[in-house]
Amino acid sequence: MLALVDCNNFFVSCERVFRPDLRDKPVVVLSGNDGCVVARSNEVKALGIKMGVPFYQIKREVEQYGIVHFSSNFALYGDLSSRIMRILSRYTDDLQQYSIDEAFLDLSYINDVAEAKSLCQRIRSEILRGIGVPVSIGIASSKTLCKVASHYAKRYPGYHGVCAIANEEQRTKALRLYPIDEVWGIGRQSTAKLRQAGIETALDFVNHSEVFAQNLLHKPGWMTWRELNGEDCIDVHELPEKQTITCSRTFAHGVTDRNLLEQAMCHFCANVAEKLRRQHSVCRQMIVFAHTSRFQEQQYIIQSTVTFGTMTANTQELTNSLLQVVRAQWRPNTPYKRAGVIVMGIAPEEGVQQSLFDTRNRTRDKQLQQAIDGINKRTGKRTVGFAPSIEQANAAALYDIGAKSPAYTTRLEEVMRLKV
DNA sequence: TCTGGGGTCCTAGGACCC
DNA sequence: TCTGGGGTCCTAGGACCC
Repeated sequence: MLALVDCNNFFVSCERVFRPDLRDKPVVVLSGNDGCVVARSNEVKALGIKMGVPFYQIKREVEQYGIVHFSSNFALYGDLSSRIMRILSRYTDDLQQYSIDEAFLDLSYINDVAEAKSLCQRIRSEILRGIGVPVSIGIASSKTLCKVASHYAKRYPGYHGVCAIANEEQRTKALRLYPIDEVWGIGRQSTAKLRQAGIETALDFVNHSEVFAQNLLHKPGWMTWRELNGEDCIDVHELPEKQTITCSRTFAHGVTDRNLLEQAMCHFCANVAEKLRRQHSVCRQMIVFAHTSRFQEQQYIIQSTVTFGTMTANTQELTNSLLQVVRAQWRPNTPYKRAGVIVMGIAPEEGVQQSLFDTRNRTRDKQLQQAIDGINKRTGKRTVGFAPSIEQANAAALYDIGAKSPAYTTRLEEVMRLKV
């Protein structure tokens, strides 16, 4: 028996924790530069506003219905998420976090469904009381069926947030009412193929043979078919080490100033290097890119993959390579709209093979890096940094973060004040 | 005018090996 | 005219997820 705990409208719910006045109001949370809608309250969903629409396209509805909007505040969402995960870990030995707002719990130590349901009700009210975020829970024998169950838990108040698919009759009924395009793992392309074959619901799909699923959708779709039939075969293993780490941003306006672009990109570099060090890893390669708007016909791209002779997580080394790329490929009067850094070929830092032709003093690099990390840990992020890392004044020039809520739970200066 | 960010897995095809 | 068979590894691109 597995359970999926899924936070309802997560980013919106996080904002509402500190803004209870918005509990019944239509609320959206936006992506970077207030570009797209990335989270919607139920009131907004009811208005037919879709996930991912550009914000400017719904200006009329915003005015008409008084929709409240927030710029995204990942410091807040990340912190509330880890508090929720900490609660969940008390209820199982095997917690598999799947995303910032979802986790699977192995409940195989429980033997009957009624008991599982009442446990999940307890989990739900503990999170609601302790954190303030409403969650829905689906119970079933496979992860995909848990997803289906949590979908019903979310939509029908009668379930009080917990729904189980525990026998054949419940499974058939649940799948009959479930549109194929909403199945976890079935995206746009697969939906088109399945519709072509006359499949409209999840039940239509499982009623076809295993071989059919395998031939039409190959391995991923075949796994989904088995999952819908109750077999737990998709592994959501917790990857302690990421295979790639990205930091990229779209700028509010095209950047033509080389210094400004370099500052922003050095900041990305420092970010990925910090993440690497936090998981005690080093990388073999780094992709550096910057390009003009993808919505313009004329596009210009800076892109290069740097390979390090000796694997590294050193901010200075990454930054030097980045600057070389940008300076070699930068073109004047070109409005760069989006830029980023990706590191790959990630491995544990122990036992790094040093290159025969290495010219750096690795021991000193490491000591310096540790000293800097130590200072920043004590006195705040980026108190000390390398090279042209971005200054506060320039962040305003690059990004639009007008409607961001305070970092209520992670910055002392932004903690909520109460009048006595 | 305005259009996000960060990931994973699978597959086909090329390069290369004996 | 005709040109093997069996592998591995890497990479780019597609599909999907939240």
